[in-house]
Order: sequence, then C-alpha cells, then structure tokens
Amino acid sequence: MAGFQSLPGFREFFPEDFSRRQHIFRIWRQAARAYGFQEYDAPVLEPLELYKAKSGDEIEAQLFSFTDKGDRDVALRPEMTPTVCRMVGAKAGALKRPIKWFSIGEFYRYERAQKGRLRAFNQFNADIFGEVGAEAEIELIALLIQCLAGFGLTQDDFSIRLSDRDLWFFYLEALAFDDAQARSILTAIDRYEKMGDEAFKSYTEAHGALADDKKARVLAFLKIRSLAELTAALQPFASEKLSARLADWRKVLHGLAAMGLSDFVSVDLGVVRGLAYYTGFVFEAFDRKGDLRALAGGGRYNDLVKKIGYADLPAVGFAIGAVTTGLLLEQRGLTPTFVNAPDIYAVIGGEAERAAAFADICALRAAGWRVEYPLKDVAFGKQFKLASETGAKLALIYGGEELAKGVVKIRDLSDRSEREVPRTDVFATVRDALSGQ
RNA sequence: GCGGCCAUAGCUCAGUUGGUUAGAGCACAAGAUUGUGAUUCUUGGGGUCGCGGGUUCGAGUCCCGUUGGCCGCCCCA
Repeated sequence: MAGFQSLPGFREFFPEDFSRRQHIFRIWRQAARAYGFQEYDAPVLEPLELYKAKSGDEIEAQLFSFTDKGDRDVALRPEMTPTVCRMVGAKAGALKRPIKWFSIGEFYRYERAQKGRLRAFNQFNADIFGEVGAEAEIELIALLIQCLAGFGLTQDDFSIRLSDRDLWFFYLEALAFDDAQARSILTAIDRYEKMGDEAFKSYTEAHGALADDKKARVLAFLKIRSLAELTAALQPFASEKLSARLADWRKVLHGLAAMGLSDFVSVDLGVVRGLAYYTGFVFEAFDRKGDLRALAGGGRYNDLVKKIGYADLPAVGFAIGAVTTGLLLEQRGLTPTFVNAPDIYAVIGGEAERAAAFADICALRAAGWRVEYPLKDVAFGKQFKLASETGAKLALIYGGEELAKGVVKIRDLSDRSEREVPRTDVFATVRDALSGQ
C-alpha cells in the first residue's frame, strides 16, 4: 500500500460518492430557492477569535486550529453561524429585510471520527435576519421539513422537535435558579435523554445538591410534549411576558398546521441544544427510528450579531448535515442510482472517418448533448459493445461505407433500429430523436 | 483526550499446529470476433500481506510499537 493516505476524518469523493453528495446538495438548493433564500459563500479559514468570542475557550479543543505562517491564530470553520453573522452585520444597513440567506459548505472539527461524524463534513445552513416575530421560525421550520421531504422522506421517517430556551429560563427563574444555575440545568437537560439522572452530576458538583422537589419540577417540564401541557405547567406564573410567549407558540404551531406540516412537528421540551447562543425557540430534526444522531438543528439567536460587534439584529437559523442525511437516505433506500450515461456514442471506422465524426461530435456537444467516442481506433464490434455499455441512447456510425454515400447511420440502442441520414441532417435528427424522451 | 474491535489485489474474502513462487470470485484490460451490443472461453495487468521492529532456520500467521479504519465515551456546531 504505497503512497499517501488522506488525513484522518477527511473523505475523498470518488465519482459515485460525489454524485450522491450532489443529489443531496441539489435537493437542499432547490428547497432553499423555492423558499426565497439567497445563496452565499464565505472563507473556510477564519480567525480563531471569531469562535472563542462566541463560545468560550472550551470550544477550542474541538476546533481545527493552528498558527499560520504570519503568526495568526486561525481555525477552519466549525460552523457557519459566526461567519454569516459577520457578513450580514457588516452590511446590515443596506440589506432589505427580512434577510433570508443559505449556504452549502464544508466544515471542520478536530476530534476522533465516529458514526455520522467526521473531521470534515458538509452542511446546509439557512438563516433569517431582521425578523423578531415567530413568522421567521415558521418559515425556517417549513424549509427544514422541505429539505428532508424533498428526498422522499415522510413524517414516518423524521420529525422536528420544537422547544424553547426562553421558556426554560423563565421557568427556571420562577423556580428560583440564578442564571449560572439555570445554564447548568439546561446542560443537564440536554444530556438527560441519553444519561438519565447521571446528567445532573455536573450541576450538583458546581452548585450543590438539587432539591428533590425542584428536580421533579424540572423533569416534569422536560417531559412536556404538547402545547396544552406547556400552558398548564406555566399557569401558576401567569404574566404579560408569558402570555405573549405562548401566543408565539400558537402562531408557530398554527402556521405550520396551515401549511399541512403538523405531522412533522412535535412539541418536546427535552430539546435545549448545547450551544449557549440560542435565545428562544430551538428545534432539532430526528430520525424517527432514533438510531442516528440529529439530522439538523437550529434556533433563534437574537444576541449573536451584536455580540460579535455589529448592529442589534435578531436572527434564527438551522443547519443540516450531509453525513447523517446520507446515512438516513441509504437506510430508507432513497439513494439515487448512479447514472453516467452519455446521450450519444459515436462509432468511428478509422482515422479518415474520425475527422468527419469530430465535426458532428463537436457541434452536438456545443448544443449540450453528452457525446462520447473511442479516443483510439477500436474494432467495430468492440465499439458497439462499448456504446451499449455506456448506456447511450443513440449510436452515430461513421464508417467508410456511410461517408462514401454522404450519410451517417443512426442506431437506436434501445430497440436496435437503424436508419441512414444525410450528414447535413444529423444534428436535426438527433435533436428530434432525443427531445422526445 | 480515553476505550473496544479490525487491517491480505480496485472490491468481498480464503490462506491449515509458523514451512516452496500468497490464492479465489467480482471488477478492469486484451484476444477468440477486420461492420453491429448477449452468453461463453482464453489470456493478462495488478500485492514490499498497512508501516516499523522483535522472536525463529523460516513470519501473511506469534509478540511489541505505530499509522489508518470502524464503533463507543467526552463533546456536539
């Protein structure tokens, strides 16, 4: 096994893998455009500070970071959100609101690879800036659903779990947790589904024992699975702010219901998202069978643009990963078959015929048809075999006999019928034969 | 950063208690077949058995290390 290997966790995309990835990108792009989002792109390498400022030092361990030749501390981007905040922030005054942007890019993290996670991975990101209202959540959650349903996935395959960090903070404050304690509780909630009671360990280590009655109320809130339960749980704390928040909830759920998307969405207060920058609604897309990690995640982050030094611009966004999406599609048999067929295969008799064939081949290609021919002289019989193997629809036969008569023989490779047409008619005949399909 | 399993041809794998020149199927290429696609047959290319060291008369096989892969933990954007 001589030579070089790719770096750990980095994937190579051979043509077949690449076409699968392209299929995923195509569906995402199609969905984003249908929803009126504009595509953008940005640098892959960013100043390390951009991420430290946002997420704190502990995130640095996960970053693919290093010092460049100019002594700058840099990091390969682990996510798009800080970058897009900077871009939007820099031109906030000139951009028409709401700002609806999306991108598809490669991201990096420095850690051991495992199922559904690599050091380099592709993500779709969509964000709406400049809209404080829950209408933005409706728009984004609907887009997220389309980004998955576009592959043929249904409500039996995935669901969106909707939660609310704002209500969590409200509730925890009402239970007399201070801000640091509340954040620690949210961390525990994020892990609770996986770890059970063990999840509260870091809380008790930092803030002392958690009283049984408080813990019970936290767990009760975590298990809320409907708007009715949520409303009931918050009943004792009625306030103007709370009723406005619950009105937002109704707006989101009713809006998605009106789009016919209710079956894709469930209320689930057990979701809080790990990232500290989320401020309101948060949501995740999950495989219904539950054996894959989250397909997508997002939420509202109203403070982030300001935090990195720009205007006070509300925002909500999400990201979908290509790796997990690809795994799910494969499990459900929704991976498209790899096709690599030309439209036309030119069978060429020899060097003399090659010149005539080249003229037609080049003209057909210029018109957009995909045309192939043997680069070197190959026996006729072999060429027909090759033509068939490529999956081409038509074979154009440039033999000595045909050219002597001023014609080209056109063979339909699917039904094996043949006819001769004058060379001047080749283009029109091919066009008619192929456009009918 | 930590732990478990694994590594033989492009792919899937076989390889006996350590013993001659490491094999098969698939794939790829050439020919049988100098103007018509199947099937079949023949032939061929392709391996420092992941890499390094050790034990041994002798290592694909046993031991140590290392790199890489898969899976899990941590973390999750």
